Amino acid sequence: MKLSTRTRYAVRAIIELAHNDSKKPLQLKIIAQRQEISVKYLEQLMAVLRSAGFVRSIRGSKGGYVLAKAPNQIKLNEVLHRLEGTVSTVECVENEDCCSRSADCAARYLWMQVEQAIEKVLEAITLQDLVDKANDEKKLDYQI
Amino acid sequence: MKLSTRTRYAVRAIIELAHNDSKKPLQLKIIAQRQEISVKYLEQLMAVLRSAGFVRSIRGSKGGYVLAKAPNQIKLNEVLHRLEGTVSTVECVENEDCCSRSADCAARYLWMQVEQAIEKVLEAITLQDLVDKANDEKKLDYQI
DNA sequence: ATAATACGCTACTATTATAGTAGGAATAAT
DNA sequence: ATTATTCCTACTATAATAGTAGCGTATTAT
Repeated sequence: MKLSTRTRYAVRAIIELAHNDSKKPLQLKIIAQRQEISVKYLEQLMAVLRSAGFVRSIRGSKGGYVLAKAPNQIKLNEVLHRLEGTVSTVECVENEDCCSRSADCAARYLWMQVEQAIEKVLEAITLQDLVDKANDEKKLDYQI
Repeated sequence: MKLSTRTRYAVRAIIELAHNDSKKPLQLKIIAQRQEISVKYLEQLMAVLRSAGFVRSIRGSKGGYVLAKAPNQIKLNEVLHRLEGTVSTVECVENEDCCSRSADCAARYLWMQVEQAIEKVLEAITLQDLVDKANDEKKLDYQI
């Protein structure tokens, strides 16, 4: 039940953007450096985030990316859905028709429970929450 | 965040065994037929379930497989852990060392929330629950 | 005993998905 | 004009997964 590298990278990238509260757009080059991701690969991932409306791009020199909405308006379930196509662990959870066996129904029930749990967690977390969390951690570090 | 076919098949197979309350062992051939899985492939998956102690095999003619414990003693998180190696969605959730970036910490926090939610659900479901669930569904069908 | 049945093991192969690369076009700032 | 950056499309390499194949071993029915 692994998340694809694709998704992990893209989430890290969008978190970088959420951290970048300056008005200036953040460049792929920078994100790629910080996150140790190939710029060219990241390009493709950002295209997904852009077409999904999470980020906005500014082309040309001094261009880059910014969030298209406030961090507290971007729920992680939305992001994950776009990146993964679906958060669904198995097909029949979304597509009821592929189930003609009795044992499957039990299995399907299982996967639905899992999926709902995932969905619930992701729905409750916004980018803002992740930014806050990171800031809290930093504060703790200082105190120690 | 897909489950592997491997895991889906194996779970379906072990559910079949849980349904098979007769004392006679259930043969791979039968499970494979019902679940539309290649016998040879299923063999490999059963080997995992066997070595993990979930099922017991009886060799020879009229042989087959039976659960090694009562269905209510087999939690789905245990099964999944064995099949998937880990239920972990990303590596750094289990292995803290791979995290040297600030945005990562936020990401890691996210993945941990997800993982804990999955774990919690799977821990609360036993094979018996799945059997009961399937029986309930059947009853409903009759009533309609 | 023998044949049939069914699991046990290991190695191989095909397919698919993923990750990553490459090159050039469009756009904006200076 | 030149430079810096995103945008787009196609290609490639790698790895994981799914599935096959064949022979070995244990057990039971007859």
